[in-house]
Amino acid sequence: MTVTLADVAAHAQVSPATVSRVLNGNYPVAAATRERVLRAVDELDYVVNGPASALAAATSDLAGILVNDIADPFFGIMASAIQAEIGGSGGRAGCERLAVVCNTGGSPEQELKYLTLLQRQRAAAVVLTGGAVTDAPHAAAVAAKLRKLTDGGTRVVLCGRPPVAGTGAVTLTFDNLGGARAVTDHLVALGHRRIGCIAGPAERTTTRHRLEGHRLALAAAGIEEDARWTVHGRFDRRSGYEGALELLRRDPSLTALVAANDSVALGACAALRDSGLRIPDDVSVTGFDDLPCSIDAVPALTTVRLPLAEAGARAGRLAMGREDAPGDGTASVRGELMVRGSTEAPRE
Amino acid sequence: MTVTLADVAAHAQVSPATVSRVLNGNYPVAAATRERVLRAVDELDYVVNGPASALAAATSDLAGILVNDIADPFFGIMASAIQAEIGGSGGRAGCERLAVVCNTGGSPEQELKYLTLLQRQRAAAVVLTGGAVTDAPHAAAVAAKLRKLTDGGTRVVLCGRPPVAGTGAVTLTFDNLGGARAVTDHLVALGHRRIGCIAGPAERTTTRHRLEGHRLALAAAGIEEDARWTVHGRFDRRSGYEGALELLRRDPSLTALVAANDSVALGACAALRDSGLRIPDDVSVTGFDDLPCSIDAVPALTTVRLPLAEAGARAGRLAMGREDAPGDGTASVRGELMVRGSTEAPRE
DNA sequence: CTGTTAGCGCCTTCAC
DNA sequence: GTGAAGGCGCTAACAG
Repeated sequence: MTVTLADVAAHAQVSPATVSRVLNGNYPVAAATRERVLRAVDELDYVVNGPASALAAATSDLAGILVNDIADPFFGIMASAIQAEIGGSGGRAGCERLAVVCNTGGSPEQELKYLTLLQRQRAAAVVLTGGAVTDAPHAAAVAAKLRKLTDGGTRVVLCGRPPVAGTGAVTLTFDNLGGARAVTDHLVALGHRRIGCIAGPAERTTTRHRLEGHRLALAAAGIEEDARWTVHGRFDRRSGYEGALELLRRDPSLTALVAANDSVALGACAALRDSGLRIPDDVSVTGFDDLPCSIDAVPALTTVRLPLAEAGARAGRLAMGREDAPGDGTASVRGELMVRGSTEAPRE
Repeated sequence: MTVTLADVAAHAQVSPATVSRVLNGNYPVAAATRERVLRAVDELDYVVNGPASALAAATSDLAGILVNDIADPFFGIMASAIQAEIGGSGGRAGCERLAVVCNTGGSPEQELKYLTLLQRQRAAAVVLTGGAVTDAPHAAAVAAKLRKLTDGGTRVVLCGRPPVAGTGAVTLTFDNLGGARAVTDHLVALGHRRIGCIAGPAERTTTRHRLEGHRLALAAAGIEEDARWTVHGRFDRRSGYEGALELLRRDPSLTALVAANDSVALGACAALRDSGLRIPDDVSVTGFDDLPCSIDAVPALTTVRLPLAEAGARAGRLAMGREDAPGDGTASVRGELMVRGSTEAPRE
């Protein structure tokens, strides 16, 4: 039936052990023998049995990347960079890693499920991307699972989420607070005093930190926040549309809208347009992340650029052990304010 | 060290076989025994060794989804739907499949590499999404690989690409030709006669079929195509920007631009705006796919809606054997013309 | 219903 | 530099 290593050995007239050695390249083998084996592999069209070798070697060549929403380019861009770095280790045909992305859909249960599945596969590395859920029991469950993974020899990297103490996970966190602070500082500097905020899901760290940055900026400017000025939603366009409508219903005098991310901001823009309001003349709008679509908005979105691809690449290298972890295991990645056409001083 | 099935058996005072049986649920076990085993699993915090069970059972619970560009929502949406259908088979904790997406970056070599990796893992199913490369040697290599996969018991599904004869792969192809035909028919009906086309990469089936549909529409209208009216690029915004500029340089009298997809169309819109041209007053623009972003364009994009999520879900079910394949193994998925603000009759 | 017995295909000491 | 032998952890017939 299916060709095994023993078949190759017979064909090449060597022992199975020798075939194994040339395939794994971790051992000296005479050049002539190697040639013969390689030829046999080719002729028989042999493909290693992954599970068998993983079992025997107690390690697998699988690496998992967890994302909250694979249809969102925010994650796609990171995942792409991570995968390129992990899978692209141009080596011999036998040495590649299977870098693989798993979509949790933002669900804590799915996240845990995938971590278990990856643990079961004895994955060599796991990268968790994007904001975490702050719900205490779940956070504890994830922390416990991460600890077990690292204990089992799996390298764990957190990319774009806060560090989790005591897990042995290397972390690249995004400076969401600083970025959000910069955005609102910018609006305040333009003269805005009544700023609505369309925040993300209340239970996610990303939302919390961005909201906190926003509030710090308001406080620094001596602006007292009105409870009506904040709504929560998801990280999608629709939430932006509905959020903008709701905020303007609550307080039509708002002169600016700070959105949880670019998709939300685009939704908000659509709502403003549909309400007959002009951007930025009537209302300024800001996004976050600087995804490709933010530049196609009319007017282009003022936002915070997060170096997603760079961060992903670095996370990938960390996961492969090809780059040393920062001293304390955690590094912060800063965003950069991109001022574009969607913000302007409020009218008189 | 790490807990094994034997440990659980000892703890529960049953044989390893029994533990295996309750974990896999494919065999009758007394309720009391099952309880005992489950408790032991819990107390010992046991996690199945995936490679070992895959080896013994000669099947794995891994399913792969290949995409050309994970940062492109076109693939993200499909992958999300596929993964939900494959991974979400809410069963007991032991029965889930690891649905996993692999990003080929559109590279034929990567595609083959991932297929080999998946073959090595003895994947239960593989779904290939998006257009294929028409390059003959590569197409043959992929066909051969697919045949080997199906021979080895892996279920193979093609989603959004043409069928590959003799491989045993079930296919869901997109009616790119029909969709493109409808778009250009629409423009022609509006009165356009000089229509530029920003096509995708020349070597991909998606590009070919869309181009063919476009040309059929032109031919049907008795419009003789000018060779200057077509440029090729990638499926991204930038290609759209540059393509639009190039086409207008070649022939400033064009009154409409047909783009390879929505991203390309958005890029073209940006180029037109930057050139001081109004959409659709000066130039009409059309996209393809109807991604979420297409509705945020100003004006909203006339495009062809492809039911990506539905197609993905169906592909996922086919991959799981939860839905019967169409009679001849191939089904065509049609797109729907969405007429929006970006197209209009040309000015006098 | 449950225990026993063989492997699944490969890696890895150990000898030669 | 190469072969021989044991075992990785689990499943799948068999018996009972």
